Amino acid sequence: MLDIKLIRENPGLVKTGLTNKNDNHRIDELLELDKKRRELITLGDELKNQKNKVSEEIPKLKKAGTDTQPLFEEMRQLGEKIKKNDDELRVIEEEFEKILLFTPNLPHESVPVGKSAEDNLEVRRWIPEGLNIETKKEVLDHIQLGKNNKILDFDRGTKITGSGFPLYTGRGATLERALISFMLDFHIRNHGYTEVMTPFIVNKDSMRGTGQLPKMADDMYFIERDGLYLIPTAEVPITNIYRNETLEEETLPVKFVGYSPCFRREAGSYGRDSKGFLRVHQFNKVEMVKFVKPENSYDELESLVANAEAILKALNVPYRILLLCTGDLSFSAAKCYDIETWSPAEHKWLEASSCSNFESFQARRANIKYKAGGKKGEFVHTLNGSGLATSRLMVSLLENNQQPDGSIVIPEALRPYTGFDVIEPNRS
RNA sequence: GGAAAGGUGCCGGAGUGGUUGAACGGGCUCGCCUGGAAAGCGAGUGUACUGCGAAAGUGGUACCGAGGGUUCGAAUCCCUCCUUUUCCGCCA
Repeated sequence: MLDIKLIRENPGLVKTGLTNKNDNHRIDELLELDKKRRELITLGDELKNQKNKVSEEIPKLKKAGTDTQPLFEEMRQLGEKIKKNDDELRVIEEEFEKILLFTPNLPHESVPVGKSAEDNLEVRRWIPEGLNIETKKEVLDHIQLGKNNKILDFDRGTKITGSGFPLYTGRGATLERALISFMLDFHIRNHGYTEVMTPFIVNKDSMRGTGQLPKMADDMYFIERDGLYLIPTAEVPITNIYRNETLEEETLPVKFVGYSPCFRREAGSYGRDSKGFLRVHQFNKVEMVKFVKPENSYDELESLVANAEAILKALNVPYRILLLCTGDLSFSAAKCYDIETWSPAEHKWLEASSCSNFESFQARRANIKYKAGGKKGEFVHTLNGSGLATSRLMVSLLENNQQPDGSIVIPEALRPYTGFDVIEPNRS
């Protein structure tokens, strides 16, 4: 949520930022409602003040034996006026609130202005020594590899649930579990994160806190009976750990890492990239979340990206880093780097991580503050990044490590976790 | 799922319709005292919105789990929901 004071004081700046984010903003409408809202608040407060004053007098008058009946009548009328005013205010505030909740975050000044993904900026790439991704090689894709090695069974996943719900079997399931454990341990031991294991189903307040609601409601699985949502990312429960709380300054930065399955309906994208792992409704992800002081948040974003990169280097997976342009930024983000891993079979880059700084956008929605000594509380800045999503990572991992004989070599770093160093066809 | 009892400020804990933003105690902050400290004494100690002000500040409104209602007036009465504890049932 944007600060209404900022919008009031710099409407031009806000509008430009939103336009760059491809948002059809309603700032003028919002400001008008804000004005009306404040008028009604002032009027209502005056009426209530009058009411309180008289209420205070009544017991005194009663004691003095004065007849208070005429006052009661007057007060009843005043009460009706107040009610009418409050009703009017409620309508205005609901609309005001709604527009504000649908208004995305502003892009940071360091974000390149652009319309779409094509305007994203590649800031660096890392290719393992000896690997050449330019020349197209004849390789099997992850679906074929999964089948041949009996480690991925998309057909049966579809039977069990529906398309986009993968089934891992044998060494495939073990590899998936190993990846998750490896990544968690890596961040805990090398990057100073504290592990959390959260609920995977959350309430509306949590979804609103991180910005999924109200705008992205259609993209989420909703349990009608309980009014609860399946999480699309661990960002939601982890960030909401501190919803409605004030942290002590010296505890910052707080760095959490947690595993969760992620559930996404992917409404409106049927048929696009639908093959195998490229776009699924359920996948696994290790997520990093930070709560930091505002003045540090952009340094923290850089280190967040570096933390995710370290995993890929350790696994010897080729990747590149994109700085998203204003038009491709997500709703809540002020600045975001995507990490894409290389798929030789698709001969293209696949998004495996998104690392974002939300500044105070989520903190304001979720009411997360920090306090220094006796000073007034301020909103923290929140960040999060995948470190990483296993599905797309698995594609790169399998395809890049396949051998001419059809087997797949497990990267050195993962072997303590898998307990085997190769996956071969004809064994389960 | 059934039954009962609770949810008050940083913490403990009063308060069952009328100067209660909230007694009392603890904590914390500042001051006095001291060579220093403890003890003691004095003062202060929430958040949000909104008006005025350049600011310090100051006026108002709201907030005693959340949301409604009754009343001239609600922390106090009524309704709904959430949550905690205990007991019963069920169960990994």
